[in-house]
Amino acid sequence: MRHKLLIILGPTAVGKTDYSIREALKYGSPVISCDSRQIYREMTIGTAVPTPDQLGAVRHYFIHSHSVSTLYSAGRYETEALPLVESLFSQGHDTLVMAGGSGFYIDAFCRGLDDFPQADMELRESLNVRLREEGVESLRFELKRLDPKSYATIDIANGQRVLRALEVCLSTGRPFSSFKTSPDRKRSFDIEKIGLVRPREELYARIDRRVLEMIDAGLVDEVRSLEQYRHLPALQTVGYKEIFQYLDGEISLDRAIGLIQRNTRHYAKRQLSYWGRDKDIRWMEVTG
RNA sequence: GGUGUCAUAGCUCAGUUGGUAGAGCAAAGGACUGAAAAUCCUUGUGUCCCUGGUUCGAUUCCCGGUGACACCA
Repeated sequence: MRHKLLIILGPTAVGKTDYSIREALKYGSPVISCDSRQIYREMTIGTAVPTPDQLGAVRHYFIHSHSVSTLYSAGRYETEALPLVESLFSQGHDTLVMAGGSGFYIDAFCRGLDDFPQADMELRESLNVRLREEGVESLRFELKRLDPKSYATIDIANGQRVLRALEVCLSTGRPFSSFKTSPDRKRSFDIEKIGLVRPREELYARIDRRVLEMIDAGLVDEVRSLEQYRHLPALQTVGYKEIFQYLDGEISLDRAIGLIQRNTRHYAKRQLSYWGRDKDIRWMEVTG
């Protein structure tokens, strides 16, 4: 019989951690986390990683496993998580539990990404400078020339997307679109996705409460300790950006808290929107 | 008690020289191939506080009421 990977997903603060630990205990499985921020070992409070008790109850992978100074990505997650899952299955697990809120990472894992060459950080930086100083139009214009197909299909209002496409064109000498073959790679195991949901109001109330708990737990000190990393992508994170603004004296602590709550709500909505088109997800309302 | 100002979207307010109204924020919807907790796009009908009057027509002007605020007693 084929092995089964159970993926527990859902918006932030819906209750994935508790649920996934219960499922993991049921199947004698570890929890393979799929969270683009909990992966960083320097971030704890603001990313709501499982508590020490929870981490002690079940073995977790991809929690605090990498440093914020490594440039992590969905592609890298695919290349690291897939061998791990295959090896765990070969060690005798029938069912494994994966849990997380990073939809793009989950897709990268389930379906695979195309093979793009390694990104050139210097090139990206110089393109970022151009994006800031000259605006998207400049990058867009060049992309239109180098890769009309991408220009016609990607969101050209989105500077980050245009930059990425252009970066691949420039560093490889080939159009970005020529790498996209949508492999939809086959996996050697079955995948079952369970999406946890709650009534919107309840979810938002949980978010608001959790942000206050993070503050009580010392979020401000945690953010202060990460000052040296604040320019890194890992720190472009709800809960950290706003506290940096507070520490800079730009906004009050109350204002920062309010912004974190709002931005987390926006984030939860984006997650729900991302999964909206995934017909493989079985949605389950949780309560309590 | 008196006088004045105000009452418009969930909030803060703008506006209609009388022809039933629009910004910011909040909120909602969406996109997504190595930054994804990132990045980007779209969406504004609401007893214009209530009653009555003037008017072809009142959210707008007038009388009265209610509430809030300010000042005077």
